[in-house]
Amino acid sequence: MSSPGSRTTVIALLADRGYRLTAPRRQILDVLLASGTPLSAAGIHRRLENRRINLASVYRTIWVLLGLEALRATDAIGGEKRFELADPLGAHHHHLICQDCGRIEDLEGCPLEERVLRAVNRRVRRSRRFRIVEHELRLIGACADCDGAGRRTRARRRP
Amino acid sequence: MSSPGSRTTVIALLADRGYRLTAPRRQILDVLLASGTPLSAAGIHRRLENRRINLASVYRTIWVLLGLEALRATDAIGGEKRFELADPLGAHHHHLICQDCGRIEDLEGCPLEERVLRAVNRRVRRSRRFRIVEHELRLIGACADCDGAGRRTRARRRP
DNA sequence: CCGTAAGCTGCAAAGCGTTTGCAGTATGAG
DNA sequence: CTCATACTGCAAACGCTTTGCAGCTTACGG
Repeated sequence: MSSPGSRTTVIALLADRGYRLTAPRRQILDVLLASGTPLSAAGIHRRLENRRINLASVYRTIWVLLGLEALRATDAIGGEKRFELADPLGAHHHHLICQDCGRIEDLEGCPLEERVLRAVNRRVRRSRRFRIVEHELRLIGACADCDGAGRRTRARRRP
Repeated sequence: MSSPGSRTTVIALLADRGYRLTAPRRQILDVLLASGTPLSAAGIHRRLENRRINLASVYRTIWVLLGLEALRATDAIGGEKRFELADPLGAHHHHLICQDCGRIEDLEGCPLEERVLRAVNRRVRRSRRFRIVEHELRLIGACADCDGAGRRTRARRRP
Protein backbone atom coordinates (compact mmCIF):
# COMPACT_ATOMS: atom_id res chain seq x y z
CA MET A 1 0.00 0.00 0.00
CA SER A 2 1.43 3.37 -0.92
CA SER A 3 0.37 6.99 -0.78
CA PRO A 4 -0.31 9.35 -3.70
CA GLY A 5 3.15 10.80 -3.81
CA SER A 6 5.09 7.55 -3.67
CA ARG A 7 7.19 6.24 -6.50
CA THR A 8 5.32 2.99 -7.00
CA THR A 9 1.91 4.63 -6.88
CA VAL A 10 2.76 7.20 -9.49
CA ILE A 11 4.31 4.59 -11.76
CA ALA A 12 1.25 2.38 -11.35
CA LEU A 13 -1.00 5.35 -12.10
CA LEU A 14 0.85 6.12 -15.29
CA ALA A 15 0.47 2.58 -16.59
CA ASP A 16 -3.11 2.46 -15.47
CA ARG A 17 -4.06 5.49 -17.50
CA GLY A 18 -2.23 4.40 -20.60
CA TYR A 19 0.82 6.59 -20.10
CA ARG A 20 4.24 5.18 -20.76
CA LEU A 21 7.05 5.10 -18.30
CA THR A 22 9.86 6.75 -20.19
CA ALA A 23 13.35 7.63 -19.06
CA PRO A 24 12.63 11.38 -18.78
CA ARG A 25 9.52 10.74 -16.72
CA ARG A 26 11.31 8.43 -14.37
CA GLN A 27 14.12 10.89 -13.82
CA ILE A 28 11.77 13.80 -13.27
CA LEU A 29 9.87 11.71 -10.76
CA ASP A 30 13.10 10.89 -8.95
CA VAL A 31 14.06 14.55 -8.78
CA LEU A 32 10.68 15.38 -7.27
CA LEU A 33 10.98 12.53 -4.79
CA ALA A 34 14.43 13.63 -3.72
CA SER A 35 13.51 17.27 -3.22
CA GLY A 36 12.12 18.31 0.12
CA THR A 37 10.71 21.50 -1.32
CA PRO A 38 8.57 22.53 -4.31
CA LEU A 39 10.57 23.02 -7.50
CA SER A 40 10.01 25.16 -10.56
CA ALA A 41 10.15 23.59 -14.01
CA ALA A 42 13.61 25.04 -14.48
CA GLY A 43 14.60 23.79 -11.03
CA ILE A 44 13.57 20.27 -11.92
CA HIS A 45 15.40 20.49 -15.20
CA ARG A 46 18.58 21.70 -13.53
CA ARG A 47 18.62 18.69 -11.22
CA LEU A 48 18.15 16.03 -13.87
CA GLU A 49 20.93 13.49 -14.19
CA ASN A 50 20.67 13.42 -17.91
CA ARG A 51 21.08 17.02 -19.00
CA ARG A 52 19.96 16.19 -22.52
CA ILE A 53 16.36 15.92 -21.42
CA ASN A 54 14.55 18.88 -22.86
CA LEU A 55 12.85 21.51 -20.78
CA ALA A 56 9.74 21.01 -22.88
CA SER A 57 9.58 17.43 -21.68
CA VAL A 58 9.73 18.62 -18.11
CA TYR A 59 6.72 20.80 -18.75
CA ARG A 60 4.88 18.00 -20.49
CA THR A 61 5.57 15.62 -17.64
CA ILE A 62 4.39 18.19 -15.13
CA TRP A 63 1.11 18.32 -17.01
CA VAL A 64 0.74 14.57 -16.98
CA LEU A 65 1.44 14.35 -13.25
CA LEU A 66 -0.95 17.18 -12.49
CA GLY A 67 -3.57 15.31 -14.46
CA LEU A 68 -2.98 12.23 -12.35
CA GLU A 69 -3.25 14.42 -9.24
CA ALA A 70 0.11 13.06 -8.23
CA LEU A 71 1.58 16.55 -8.36
CA ARG A 72 0.50 19.77 -6.71
CA ALA A 73 1.19 23.28 -7.99
CA THR A 74 2.20 25.97 -5.54
CA ASP A 75 2.42 29.65 -6.30
CA ALA A 76 5.75 30.90 -5.04
CA ILE A 77 6.33 34.59 -4.48
CA GLY A 78 5.86 36.76 -7.54
CA GLY A 79 3.84 34.33 -9.57
CA GLU A 80 6.52 31.72 -10.02
CA LYS A 81 5.02 28.24 -10.16
CA ARG A 82 6.56 25.37 -8.27
CA PHE A 83 5.57 21.76 -8.01
CA GLU A 84 5.75 19.04 -5.40
CA LEU A 85 4.41 15.51 -5.15
CA ALA A 86 0.96 15.30 -3.60
CA ASP A 87 0.43 14.53 0.06
CA PRO A 88 -1.09 11.20 1.12
CA LEU A 89 -4.86 11.30 0.78
CA GLY A 90 -6.54 13.54 3.30
CA ALA A 91 -3.33 15.12 4.52
CA HIS A 92 -2.03 18.48 3.53
CA HIS A 93 0.60 20.93 4.61
CA HIS A 94 1.48 24.58 4.15
CA HIS A 95 4.50 26.64 3.24
CA LEU A 96 6.96 29.07 4.71
CA ILE A 97 8.02 31.37 1.91
CA CYS A 98 11.07 33.58 2.18
CA GLN A 99 10.29 36.94 0.64
CA ASP A 100 13.96 37.62 0.17
CA CYS A 101 15.31 34.55 -1.63
CA GLY A 102 12.04 32.87 -2.58
CA ARG A 103 12.90 29.63 -0.84
CA ILE A 104 9.96 27.51 0.24
CA GLU A 105 9.96 25.27 3.31
CA ASP A 106 7.25 22.88 4.32
CA LEU A 107 5.28 23.49 7.48
CA GLU A 108 4.20 20.13 8.79
CA GLY A 109 0.58 20.05 9.86
CA CYS A 110 -2.16 22.64 9.46
CA PRO A 111 -2.73 25.28 12.12
CA LEU A 112 -6.30 25.90 11.04
CA GLU A 113 -8.62 24.08 13.36
CA GLU A 114 -11.50 22.01 12.00
CA ARG A 115 -13.93 24.12 13.96
CA VAL A 116 -12.69 27.34 12.38
CA LEU A 117 -12.59 25.85 8.91
CA ARG A 118 -16.15 24.63 9.15
CA ALA A 119 -17.28 28.06 10.33
CA VAL A 120 -15.63 29.86 7.41
CA ASN A 121 -16.98 27.28 5.02
CA ARG A 122 -20.51 27.78 6.20
CA ARG A 123 -20.14 31.53 6.19
CA VAL A 124 -18.97 31.94 2.60
CA ARG A 125 -21.33 29.24 1.42
CA ARG A 126 -24.24 31.29 2.69
CA SER A 127 -23.12 34.83 2.04
CA ARG A 128 -21.44 34.34 -1.33
CA ARG A 129 -22.50 30.89 -2.44
CA PHE A 130 -18.82 30.08 -2.69
CA ARG A 131 -17.91 26.45 -2.14
CA ILE A 132 -14.45 26.02 -0.65
CA VAL A 133 -12.61 22.97 -1.94
CA GLU A 134 -9.22 23.49 -0.41
CA HIS A 135 -7.21 26.09 1.39
CA GLU A 136 -3.65 27.22 1.32
CA LEU A 137 -1.84 29.11 4.03
CA ARG A 138 1.28 31.00 3.00
CA LEU A 139 3.52 32.17 5.81
CA ILE A 140 5.71 34.83 4.33
CA GLY A 141 8.85 36.18 5.92
CA ALA A 142 12.58 35.69 6.20
CA CYS A 143 14.34 32.34 6.28
CA ALA A 144 17.35 31.57 8.46
CA ASP A 145 19.82 32.50 5.73
CA CYS A 146 18.21 35.77 4.75
CA ASP A 147 17.25 37.08 8.17
CA GLY A 148 20.09 37.72 10.66
CA ALA A 149 23.13 39.90 9.96
CA GLY A 150 21.56 43.06 8.56
CA ARG A 151 19.56 41.77 5.59
CA ARG A 152 21.40 40.12 2.76
CA THR A 153 22.09 41.90 -0.49
CA ARG A 154 20.02 39.52 -2.52
CA ALA A 155 17.39 41.45 -4.42
CA ARG A 156 13.86 41.18 -3.25
CA ARG A 157 11.79 39.55 -5.96
CA ARG A 158 9.71 41.66 -8.24
CA PRO A 159 5.90 41.05 -8.14
CA MET B 1 -7.22 61.48 8.25
CA SER B 2 -7.21 58.76 5.63
CA SER B 3 -6.04 55.19 5.32
CA PRO B 4 -3.27 53.77 3.07
CA GLY B 5 -5.55 52.82 0.25
CA SER B 6 -7.50 56.07 0.00
CA ARG B 7 -7.34 58.40 -2.96
CA THR B 8 -6.05 61.42 -1.09
CA THR B 9 -3.41 59.47 0.78
CA VAL B 10 -1.97 57.94 -2.32
CA ILE B 11 -1.93 61.26 -4.12
CA ALA B 12 -0.23 62.89 -1.16
CA LEU B 13 2.30 60.06 -1.04
CA LEU B 14 3.15 60.51 -4.69
CA ALA B 15 3.83 64.24 -4.26
CA ASP B 16 5.72 63.61 -1.08
CA ARG B 17 8.16 61.27 -2.73
CA GLY B 18 8.73 63.45 -5.75
CA TYR B 19 6.44 61.55 -8.10
CA ARG B 20 4.19 63.46 -10.43
CA LEU B 21 0.47 63.08 -10.58
CA THR B 22 -0.13 62.38 -14.25
CA ALA B 23 -3.32 61.58 -16.09
CA PRO B 24 -2.47 57.87 -16.52
CA ARG B 25 -1.65 57.52 -12.84
CA ARG B 26 -4.84 59.19 -11.77
CA GLN B 27 -6.94 56.97 -13.99
CA ILE B 28 -5.20 53.81 -12.89
CA LEU B 29 -5.76 54.80 -9.28
CA ASP B 30 -9.44 55.38 -9.99
CA VAL B 31 -9.78 51.97 -11.60
CA LEU B 32 -8.19 50.37 -8.55
CA LEU B 33 -10.45 52.33 -6.22
CA ALA B 34 -13.54 51.35 -8.14
CA SER B 35 -12.71 47.64 -8.26
CA GLY B 36 -13.77 45.50 -5.34
CA THR B 37 -11.36 42.78 -6.34
CA PRO B 38 -7.66 42.46 -7.22
CA LEU B 39 -6.94 43.18 -10.88
CA SER B 40 -4.21 42.04 -13.22
CA ALA B 41 -2.22 44.59 -15.20
CA ALA B 42 -4.26 43.73 -18.28
CA GLY B 43 -7.44 43.97 -16.22
CA ILE B 44 -6.59 47.46 -15.10
CA HIS B 45 -5.68 48.44 -18.63
CA ARG B 46 -8.96 47.14 -19.98
CA ARG B 47 -10.94 49.28 -17.57
CA LEU B 48 -9.18 52.56 -18.27
CA GLU B 49 -11.34 55.37 -19.59
CA ASN B 50 -8.67 56.55 -21.94
CA ARG B 51 -7.78 53.51 -24.00
CA ARG B 52 -4.70 55.24 -25.41
CA ILE B 53 -2.85 54.76 -22.15
CA ASN B 54 -0.17 52.21 -22.78
CA LEU B 55 0.03 48.89 -21.01
CA ALA B 56 3.64 49.66 -20.20
CA SER B 57 2.50 52.69 -18.22
CA VAL B 58 0.16 50.49 -16.25
CA TYR B 59 3.09 48.30 -15.30
CA ARG B 60 5.24 51.29 -14.42
CA THR B 61 2.51 52.75 -12.24
CA ILE B 62 2.03 49.42 -10.52
CA TRP B 63 5.71 49.51 -9.61
CA VAL B 64 5.47 53.00 -8.22
CA LEU B 65 2.44 52.16 -6.10
CA LEU B 66 4.05 48.99 -4.81
CA GLY B 67 7.06 51.08 -3.83
CA LEU B 68 4.81 53.42 -1.89
CA GLU B 69 3.24 50.39 -0.25
CA ALA B 70 -0.10 51.70 -1.41
CA LEU B 71 -0.62 48.60 -3.52
CA ARG B 72 -0.51 44.94 -2.64
CA ALA B 73 0.28 42.09 -5.00
CA THR B 74 -1.73 38.88 -4.81
CA ASP B 75 -0.88 35.67 -6.56
CA ALA B 76 -3.98 34.46 -8.35
CA ILE B 77 -4.30 30.87 -9.47
CA GLY B 78 -1.65 29.73 -11.87
CA GLY B 79 0.88 32.42 -11.22
CA GLU B 80 -1.13 35.33 -12.50
CA LYS B 81 -0.40 38.49 -10.51
CA ARG B 82 -3.19 40.77 -9.42
CA PHE B 83 -3.11 44.00 -7.50
CA GLU B 84 -5.33 45.80 -5.05
CA LEU B 85 -4.97 48.90 -2.93
CA ALA B 86 -3.49 48.26 0.50
CA ASP B 87 -5.64 47.78 3.58
CA PRO B 88 -5.67 50.41 6.32
CA LEU B 89 -2.64 50.00 8.57
CA GLY B 90 -2.81 46.90 10.71
CA ALA B 91 -5.78 45.42 8.93
CA HIS B 92 -5.64 42.65 6.39
CA HIS B 93 -8.00 40.33 4.62
CA HIS B 94 -7.89 37.12 2.63
CA HIS B 95 -9.21 35.81 -0.66
CA LEU B 96 -11.69 33.37 -2.08
CA ILE B 97 -10.28 32.17 -5.37
CA CYS B 98 -12.41 30.37 -7.93
CA GLN B 99 -10.38 27.55 -9.44
CA ASP B 100 -12.66 27.50 -12.43
CA CYS B 101 -12.78 31.10 -13.65
CA GLY B 102 -9.97 32.59 -11.57
CA ARG B 103 -12.17 35.23 -10.01
CA ILE B 104 -11.05 36.54 -6.64
CA GLU B 105 -13.38 37.75 -3.92
CA ASP B 106 -12.40 39.38 -0.66
CA LEU B 107 -13.02 37.61 2.60
CA GLU B 108 -13.53 40.27 5.24
CA GLY B 109 -11.64 39.57 8.41
CA CYS B 110 -9.07 36.90 9.23
CA PRO B 111 -10.15 33.53 10.60
CA LEU B 112 -6.75 32.84 12.11
CA GLU B 113 -6.86 33.56 15.80
CA GLU B 114 -4.11 35.60 17.45
CA ARG B 115 -3.41 32.69 19.78
CA VAL B 116 -2.85 30.29 16.90
CA LEU B 117 -0.73 32.75 14.96
CA ARG B 118 1.52 33.39 17.90
CA ALA B 119 1.97 29.67 18.42
CA VAL B 120 2.96 29.05 14.80
CA ASN B 121 5.26 32.04 14.89
CA ARG B 122 7.07 30.77 17.93
CA ARG B 123 7.26 27.28 16.54
CA VAL B 124 8.90 28.11 13.20
CA ARG B 125 11.09 30.74 14.84
CA ARG B 126 12.58 28.04 17.04
CA SER B 127 12.63 25.04 14.78
CA ARG B 128 13.65 26.71 11.52
CA ARG B 129 14.76 30.18 12.53
CA PHE B 130 12.15 31.48 10.13
CA ARG B 131 10.68 34.86 10.97
CA ILE B 132 7.11 35.25 9.76
CA VAL B 133 6.29 38.75 8.57
CA GLU B 134 2.84 38.24 7.14
CA HIS B 135 0.49 35.46 6.20
CA GLU B 136 -1.91 34.87 3.39
CA LEU B 137 -4.84 32.48 3.42
CA ARG B 138 -6.18 31.38 0.06
CA LEU B 139 -9.55 29.69 0.06
CA ILE B 140 -9.82 27.89 -3.21
CA GLY B 141 -13.01 26.50 -4.69
CA ALA B 142 -15.96 27.34 -6.88
CA CYS B 143 -17.70 30.70 -7.01
CA ALA B 144 -21.45 31.13 -7.35
CA ASP B 145 -21.28 31.39 -11.14
CA CYS B 146 -19.07 28.38 -11.71
CA ASP B 147 -20.50 26.00 -9.14
CA GLY B 148 -24.19 25.08 -9.62
CA ALA B 149 -25.74 23.54 -12.74
CA GLY B 150 -23.30 20.77 -13.58
CA ARG B 151 -20.01 22.65 -13.79
CA ARG B 152 -19.61 25.25 -16.49
CA THR B 153 -17.65 24.62 -19.64
CA ARG B 154 -15.09 27.27 -18.88
CA ALA B 155 -11.67 25.70 -18.98
CA ARG B 156 -9.92 25.17 -15.72
CA ARG B 157 -6.81 27.30 -15.70
CA ARG B 158 -3.51 25.78 -16.48
CA PRO B 159 -0.85 25.92 -13.71
C1' DC C 1 12.40 -12.72 -28.57
C1' DC C 2 10.93 -9.63 -32.46
C1' DG C 3 7.71 -6.48 -35.03
C1' DT C 4 4.66 -2.84 -34.82
C1' DA C 5 1.38 1.04 -33.60
C1' DA C 6 1.18 4.88 -31.08
C1' DG C 7 2.87 7.54 -27.33
C1' DC C 8 6.94 10.37 -26.39
C1' DT C 9 10.99 13.12 -27.05
C1' DG C 10 14.19 16.78 -28.70
C1' DC C 11 14.43 20.70 -31.31
C1' DA C 12 13.11 25.02 -32.92
C1' DA C 13 9.77 28.31 -33.42
C1' DA C 14 5.74 30.56 -31.74
C1' DG C 15 3.11 32.68 -27.75
C1' DC C 16 2.33 35.73 -24.05
C1' DG C 17 2.86 38.61 -20.21
C1' DT C 18 6.30 41.87 -18.59
C1' DT C 19 10.24 45.02 -19.01
C1' DT C 20 13.22 48.43 -21.20
C1' DG C 21 15.40 52.04 -24.50
C1' DC C 22 14.33 56.07 -26.67
C1' DA C 23 12.64 60.39 -28.24
C1' DG C 24 9.09 63.46 -27.45
C1' DT C 25 5.51 65.41 -23.89
C1' DA C 26 3.67 67.34 -19.79
C1' DT C 27 4.13 68.37 -14.83
C1' DG C 28 4.96 71.45 -11.18
C1' DA C 29 8.46 74.50 -9.02
C1' DG C 30 10.20 79.02 -9.30
C1' DC D 1 5.47 81.88 -17.98
C1' DT D 2 9.70 79.15 -18.25
C1' DC D 3 12.39 75.33 -17.67
C1' DA D 4 14.39 71.00 -15.87
C1' DT D 5 13.17 66.56 -15.70
C1' DA D 6 9.83 62.95 -14.57
C1' DC D 7 6.78 60.52 -17.39
C1' DT D 8 4.54 58.58 -21.55
C1' DG D 9 3.74 55.92 -25.91
C1' DC D 10 5.84 52.96 -28.97
C1' DA D 11 8.38 49.14 -30.36
C1' DA D 12 11.70 45.97 -29.52
C1' DA D 13 13.69 42.87 -26.16
C1' DC D 14 13.00 39.31 -22.57
C1' DG D 15 12.06 35.06 -20.14
C1' DC D 16 9.06 31.49 -19.27
C1' DT D 17 5.79 28.25 -21.31
C1' DT D 18 3.57 25.91 -25.09
C1' DT D 19 3.28 23.74 -29.64
C1' DG D 20 4.33 21.53 -34.42
C1' DC D 21 6.96 18.18 -36.32
C1' DA D 22 9.88 14.30 -37.56
C1' DG D 23 12.13 10.63 -35.58
C1' DC D 24 12.70 7.48 -31.47
C1' DT D 25 10.90 4.20 -27.73
C1' DT D 26 7.83 1.77 -25.21
C1' DA D 27 4.69 -1.82 -24.42
C1' DC D 28 2.07 -5.35 -26.34
C1' DG D 29 0.91 -9.29 -29.32
C1' DG D 30 2.61 -12.77 -31.82
